[in-house]
Amino acid sequence: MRPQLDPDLLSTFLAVVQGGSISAASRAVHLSQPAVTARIARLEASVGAALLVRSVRGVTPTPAGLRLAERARALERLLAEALDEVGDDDNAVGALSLAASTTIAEHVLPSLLARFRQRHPQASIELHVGNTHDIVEAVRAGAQPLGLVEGTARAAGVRLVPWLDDELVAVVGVDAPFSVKRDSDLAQVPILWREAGSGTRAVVAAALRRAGVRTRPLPHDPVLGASTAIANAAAAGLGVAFLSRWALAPLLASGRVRTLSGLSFSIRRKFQWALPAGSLTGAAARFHRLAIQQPPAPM
Amino acid sequence: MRPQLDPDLLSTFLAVVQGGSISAASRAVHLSQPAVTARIARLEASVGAALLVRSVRGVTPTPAGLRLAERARALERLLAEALDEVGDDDNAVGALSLAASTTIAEHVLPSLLARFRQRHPQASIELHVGNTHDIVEAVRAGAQPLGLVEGTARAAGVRLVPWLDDELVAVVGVDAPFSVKRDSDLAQVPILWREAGSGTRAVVAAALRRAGVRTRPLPHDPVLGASTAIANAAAAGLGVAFLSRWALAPLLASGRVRTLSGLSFSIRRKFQWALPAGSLTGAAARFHRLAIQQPPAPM
DNA sequence: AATGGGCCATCAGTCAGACGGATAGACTGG
DNA sequence: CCAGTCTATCCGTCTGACTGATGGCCCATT
Repeated sequence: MRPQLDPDLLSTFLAVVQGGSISAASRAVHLSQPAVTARIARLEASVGAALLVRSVRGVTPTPAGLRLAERARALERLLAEALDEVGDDDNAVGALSLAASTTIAEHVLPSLLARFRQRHPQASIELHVGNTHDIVEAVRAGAQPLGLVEGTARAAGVRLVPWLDDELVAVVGVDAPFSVKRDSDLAQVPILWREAGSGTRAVVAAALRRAGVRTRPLPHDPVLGASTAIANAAAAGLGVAFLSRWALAPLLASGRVRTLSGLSFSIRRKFQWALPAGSLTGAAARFHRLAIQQPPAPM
Repeated sequence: MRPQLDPDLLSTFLAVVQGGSISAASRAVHLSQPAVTARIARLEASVGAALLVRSVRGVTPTPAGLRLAERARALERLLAEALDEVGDDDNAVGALSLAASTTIAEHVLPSLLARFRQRHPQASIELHVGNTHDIVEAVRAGAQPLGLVEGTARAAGVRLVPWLDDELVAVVGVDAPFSVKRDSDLAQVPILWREAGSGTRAVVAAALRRAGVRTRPLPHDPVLGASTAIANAAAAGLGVAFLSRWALAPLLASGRVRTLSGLSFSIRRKFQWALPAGSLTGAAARFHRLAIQQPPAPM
């Protein structure tokens, strides 16, 4: 039991109010719908009043719910302030070490790391790049305090917490010597694969399989180790690359590649935190909080 | 994991800062010492900074800890305000029903119920008086949403949460025809017992046994059903009564009884909430919160 | 009218993690 | 030097929060 007002419940409630439905909020906060339902129920129990009017087409806040939402916003701001303020002039943050997959390390983290550096100029930053499997393993073993991965590699003692949504977009060089108008055309062109063990590779392979595309025998496809290498290969007309939306903007801006628009399927995935059992500490906790509070946006 | 700042951890932290030691705080907040140690560790992990300087003679807050304590006090106040405010003008609080042991019902609850009535003038109040065992059972069965008991009667699905400290004080009528100067004298005088099933009775019996007092055969002692009846019997010189400190003040003020000072032992116990599994709802939640926020004081 | 789809509630099963009790280790005051 | 006090750690237990599956309800579309 939790007689106090739980900030987690409050922020979930705010997401529900903003989204207008429990289901929408559940997607926004990366929880299952029953979990959000239960959280709202807990919150209502702890304030002792109904907060939402349920209907078949979503929910609307009661007057009490509106008042609470108002307060909750103020409280959230205060909590966040309290959290930053404590220890901010204690610049013994020391060393930040984290592990991330190549796509994330190349295209998502730089702006975040810059913000972190700005806030903690003294801290050293060490970024380990690896594939999903290795990163999860490193977190599990305690070798890394924090990981960021793409795929879904389960491991006991490591929690995967969704963070950002991503989409893999098929691109080819603007003057590639082949055309892809239908899904089935993919069977005729080389696909630029990531290396074995890559989360991206697994996701792409699964999507192609689901779409019924008989991929060419893998040994004949080029296998490249990083998304930038793949992007360059695609630009050079070597084949079709599936690239994160986060890697796309500069490439498209350069005019060297174009996206394929004829495919019937889309490949969605999530960037996820790989968190060790227990709580984060020190610089890793700081960085994690920073990333959650102000998530970067693609483009 | 809980990336947000947890108010439970904050209030525990405040108790530690105020008490000057983890052990003292653990007694104040009714948790074990390892639990408080763990909570502080969790809080430090979530803010990413050391909050306390540990020493063998207690702990002192670090600068960061002092800043956090400052903030925490403000946050606690805001959270409490938000809790009250929501639904306070929604005076459909309806009916408050709760069960309490006789001592609590007679001597602790009245002031609380008055405060509750003041805040929710429309609400009906229903107070069921019973002994510890029956109350716990009623809460377990869902017949009562909330119970207040003295003894320790375990039951699956009911959590007992300590609330107030109490002490049972031995009193006799001012002109009782016997004197008790040592523990052993208790064997010579009638003891005014509560009924079987009473939490108080169990506690007194256990204390006397521990003190090595051979109590007289129970059938010869008067057995009275409520603390007021016992108090009146003691005042009339019928025997020794063990009365809650909460029941003592008006009696002593009346000059009809005096406390026994020659005993070597004291009988401490706690008043505890009997909470059903899950969360409290509605009026019971309101009342519980009110009681925790502003606990009554004896005298 | 019937049907499909979106939304909320409920249920069962799983698993992290919070707590309590016991104990070790560190230091202080008598 | 010993007793007492305080914190940290280990371990077993158990609560309770989440997921996934399912059911019921209502609206929109055909």
